[in-house]
Amino acid sequence: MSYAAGKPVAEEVPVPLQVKQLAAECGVGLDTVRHDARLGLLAPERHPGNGYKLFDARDAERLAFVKRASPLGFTLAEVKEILDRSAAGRSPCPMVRETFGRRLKENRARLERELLGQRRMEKAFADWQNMEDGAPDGHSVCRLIDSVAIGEAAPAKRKRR
Amino acid sequence: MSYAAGKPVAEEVPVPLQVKQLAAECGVGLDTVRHDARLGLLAPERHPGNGYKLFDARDAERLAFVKRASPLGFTLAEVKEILDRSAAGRSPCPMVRETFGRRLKENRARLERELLGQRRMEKAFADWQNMEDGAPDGHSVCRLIDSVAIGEAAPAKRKRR
DNA sequence: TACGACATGGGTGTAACACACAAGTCAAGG
DNA sequence: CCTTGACTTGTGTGTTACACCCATGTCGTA
Repeated sequence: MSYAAGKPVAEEVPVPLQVKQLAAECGVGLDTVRHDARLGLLAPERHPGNGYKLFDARDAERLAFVKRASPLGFTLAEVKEILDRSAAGRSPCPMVRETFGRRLKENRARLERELLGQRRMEKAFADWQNMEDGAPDGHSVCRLIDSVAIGEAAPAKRKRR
Repeated sequence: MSYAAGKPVAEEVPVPLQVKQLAAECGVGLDTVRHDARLGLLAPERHPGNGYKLFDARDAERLAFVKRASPLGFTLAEVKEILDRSAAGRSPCPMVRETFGRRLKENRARLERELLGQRRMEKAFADWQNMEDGAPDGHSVCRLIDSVAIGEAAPAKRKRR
């Protein structure tokens, strides 16, 4: 608990990680690590002799952040921007705030749309358990498909996007 | 309102749609229509003379279904399977039921994960409005990023996927 | 007949990897 | 010392669901 436990925390040598180790650490594939490195999201040192990538704890943090941000609709390019600015010390936060806010909004909208669709499909699926399989009658593609179609506002004419 | 309004609904000639019209009808891009047609999701007739694709109302239904299914995690290949089987009249429903059920489950799990992440990000974003921008101190990438990281179980060692 | 607006196929680009390649590097064992 | 196996390197292709651009061909109207 106290920092007086053993020796004066003798210079915590930061053992560098290789690709496979970092990947394992963060629960991602090898290619993901290499890919992120290629895009500059990770900028590992290089072993002078053999050119091997040498990652440190900060790379692990960065990768972890990427892993959280990317399924939320942030592109790797955006994440790179964020991380780069912050690493450069040029107060990244205003920019980050902006991007973050925008993306969060978009993403919430997307999630809500998808959730709506999901619920509709689930309902149709449940209702559908009560129908016999019934050979399609040539008009309806399949009763399930029909039942999914029901419950939507008449498509009429949508525009854009 | 009544079907006795005008004439006896004289043989509703099914005017075929061209690419652009179908696209407009369903609110998608031209390339989407062409793409789906190439993959066999849509199998339009062809004008004998000029080879133009001629879509009908059933193509429109199919496309509409694709549009509902694909954002829910169904691949176009799966949707094609479903539609093809159903069109072939070989009671598609057992297979559809199976695929549908599986995909719905997977998709619900995904949506829930994403929603969790979304909420975490939103919370962090809200909290973060109260922090000053503060130049990063070299350790933390950015306070926001830190705050997003907080609230997660210690990463320790995850495996797989 | 010439025009613009449509169509055709084909090709390339995108995101975020996954998979496969030949080749180099390293620690351990016979 | 040399081979073996597990690692690394870069490069290259495949994937999904399109978007964009291209040269060409066709259609209806002025």
